[in-house]
Amino acid sequence: MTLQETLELHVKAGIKALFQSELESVEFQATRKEFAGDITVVVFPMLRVVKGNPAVIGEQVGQYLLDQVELVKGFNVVKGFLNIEISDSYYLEFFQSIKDKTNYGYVDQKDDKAVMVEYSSPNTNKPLHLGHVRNVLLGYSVAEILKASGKKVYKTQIINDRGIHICKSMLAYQKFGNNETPTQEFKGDKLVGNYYVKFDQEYKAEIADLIASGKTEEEAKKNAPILLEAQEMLRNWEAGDNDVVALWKKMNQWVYDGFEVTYKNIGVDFDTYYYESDTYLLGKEFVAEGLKTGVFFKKEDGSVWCDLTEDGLDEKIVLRSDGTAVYMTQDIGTAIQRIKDYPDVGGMVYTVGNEQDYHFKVLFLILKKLGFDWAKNLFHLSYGMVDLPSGKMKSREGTVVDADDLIKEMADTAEDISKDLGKLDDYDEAEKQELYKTIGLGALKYYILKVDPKKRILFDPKESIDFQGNTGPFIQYTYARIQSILRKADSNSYQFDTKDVMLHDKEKQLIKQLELFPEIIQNAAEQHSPALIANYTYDLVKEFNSFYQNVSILGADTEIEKSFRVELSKLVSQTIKNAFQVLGIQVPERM
RNA sequence: GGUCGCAUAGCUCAGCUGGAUAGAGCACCUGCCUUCUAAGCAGGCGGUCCUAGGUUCGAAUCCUAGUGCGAUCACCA
Repeated sequence: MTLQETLELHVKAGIKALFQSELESVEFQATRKEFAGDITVVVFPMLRVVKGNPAVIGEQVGQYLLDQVELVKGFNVVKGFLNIEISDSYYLEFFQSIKDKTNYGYVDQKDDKAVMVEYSSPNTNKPLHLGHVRNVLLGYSVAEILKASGKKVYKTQIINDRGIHICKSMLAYQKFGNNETPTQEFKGDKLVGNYYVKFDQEYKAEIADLIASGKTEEEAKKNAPILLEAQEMLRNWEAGDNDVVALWKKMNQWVYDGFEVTYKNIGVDFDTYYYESDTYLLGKEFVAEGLKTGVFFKKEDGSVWCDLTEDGLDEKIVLRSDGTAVYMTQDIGTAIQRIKDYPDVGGMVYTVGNEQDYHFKVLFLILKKLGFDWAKNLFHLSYGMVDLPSGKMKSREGTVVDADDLIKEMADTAEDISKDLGKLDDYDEAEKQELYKTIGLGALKYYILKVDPKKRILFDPKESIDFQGNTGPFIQYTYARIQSILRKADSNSYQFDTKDVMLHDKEKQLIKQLELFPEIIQNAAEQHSPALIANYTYDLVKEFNSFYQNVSILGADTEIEKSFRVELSKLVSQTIKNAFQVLGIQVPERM
C-alpha cells in the first residue's frame, strides 16, 4: 500500500470519527517547499460533507492523524491545506524495499493481450530525414514504455513500397543511372533518393518546355513525357512485368539495406515488417465483404464508398472505379493481416504525423463497422511536424535534414565539447568515438522526446541542440558521475540498518522523487507520452545534483551514513538508467 | 467554409483528472573547482498563462464565443 492509500484510509476514518460523515475521496498533493511537511491534504473538498471552517477542520483531522497514525510525525494547517510531516522511518523502509531492484519501475508482463506498435513506415524512394527521426524515436519509446508497464509489445512498420512515387525514381534510374550501385559510403537509400530528385528536375524541365511551346500549365503537367512513362511503368508493375518487377525489387532492397544502417545508428529495431504490396489485396477482399454486408455501397461509376455522415464525417472512398486500391484499402488490409498473423494482439498504436488525423479517425471507424472487436483498441499516436526555420522539409527540393547527417553532426558536437573538457585522455580512440555517439544521440533523442508529441517542433540546425540544462547529456553526466562514485566506493562491502540512519533533507527529497517513478511509467504508458518520463528524469537528476553538491557522500561523518548515501546514489543511477532505457537513450560510465 | 490540434517569461518547454505566491532550462547578471567529474551547484533578472464571458469557495487547467498559427476535408500516399 502506498503512503497515499494509507493516509486516505485514516483521513476517511478520522472524518467519520470526528464528524460522523462519509468521505468519498481525499485529495492529496505534494507539500510546497516553503511549508513544513511531506504531503498535503486539501481540506476544501471535504466541505461538501463536513460543514465548518476549513482551517479548523484541518486542525482536527491533523490532530487525529497525529494521534492515530504512527508514521505521522507532525502537521500544520495553512488556510485550507493540511500539511503532514511523515517520519523518516517510512522513507527509510521504503528505500530499503526498493534499493536492490535493478528493474525498479518496471512491471512484469501482466496482460495476455499484446499491443502492436507501428512506427517509421517510410516511402521507399528517399532516405530518412528529421521528420522520420521524430516518428521513430516516439514509436520506439512508446513501445518500450508499454513493455515496461507490463504489456507484451510487437514493434512493426508498414512499408509503402508501391505506387507512382516509387516508379519515378525507378524510371529516372533507368534513364540516367548508368548501372550505378550503392557502396559503403554511398548508401542505397541515398542513391535511390537522388534519382527521385532527378525525376522531379526532369519533369519540371519538360513542363517548362511544353509551356514554352504553347501548352497551358495544366496540360503540361499532365502530359510531360516522363510522367506518362512513369504511369506506364506503374501499369506494367501492376501487370507483373518481369523487368519492372526485377528493377523494383533491386532498388527497394537497396533502400531497405540503407534504412537498416540508419535504424541501427539511431538504435531502434522492429519485430516484424509489413509491405503494402502484400496487404492491399486482403484489403480489397474485405471491401468486397463489406459491400455484401452493407457497410459499404457502390456508386454508379463502380467506385466503392463508406457512408460516415451519421458519425459526423463525410463519405469515404475505399475502392476506385477501376477497381484498384486506395490508401484506405491497404490500411484495412494491413490491420486485419496483423491480427491474423498475431492472434494475441488486442490493440495497435499507429505512430503517424498529425496530418493524417482524419485518415485514422475514418480507418478506425470503418474497422469497427466491419465488426472487429479489437477496433476499439486502436490508437493514433499523432505528432506535430518538425519544421525548419526556412519552412517545411521537402525531399524533392532537397530541403531536408538527413537523418544520418544529423546523427553525425550531433556526435561531432559532443566530440568538440568533450575535447574542450579533456576528461577522457586515457580512453582509446574507439571508446571515445562510441561515447561521442552516445552523448550526441542522447542530446538529439532527449531534445525530441521531452516535448509533448502533439506540439510542432521548430528545428534550427544552426542553433543546434543544447548540451546543458534540461538535456540528455546533463542527465547522462549525472549518471556518469554516480558511476564514478560507485567505482571508488566499492559499495558491495557496505552494510547498514535503516534504523540507524538520520535522514538528511536532501536525501528525503530524493527518496520521495524515486517513489514516484513506477507511477510515472504507468501514466506514460496510458498517455503514450515519453515526455512524462523525460521530465520526471530531469527532476530526479536535478534533485540528485543538489544532494551531491550539498552533501558529501564518500566523506560522510559515519560509515553508516556513507553506506546509505552510496546505496541511495546507486538507486538513483539505476532509476536514471531504467528511465532512459525506455526513451531509447544510453547512459555512459564516464564522460 | 466544416472539422481537428496548438497558444504559458526574450527563446525552448513543464504544469496530472480544477487548489496555496504559475515552474524549469537557454540567454543576461552575481558567487562557488588544493575534498566524491564545474556538461555541475547556489542566487538574481524576467509573466495581462492569446482575448472576452461563464461555472466554482477556488480557473493556466473545465464550458461558450472570438483571435492567431498549423493540419485536414482527393478515384495522392
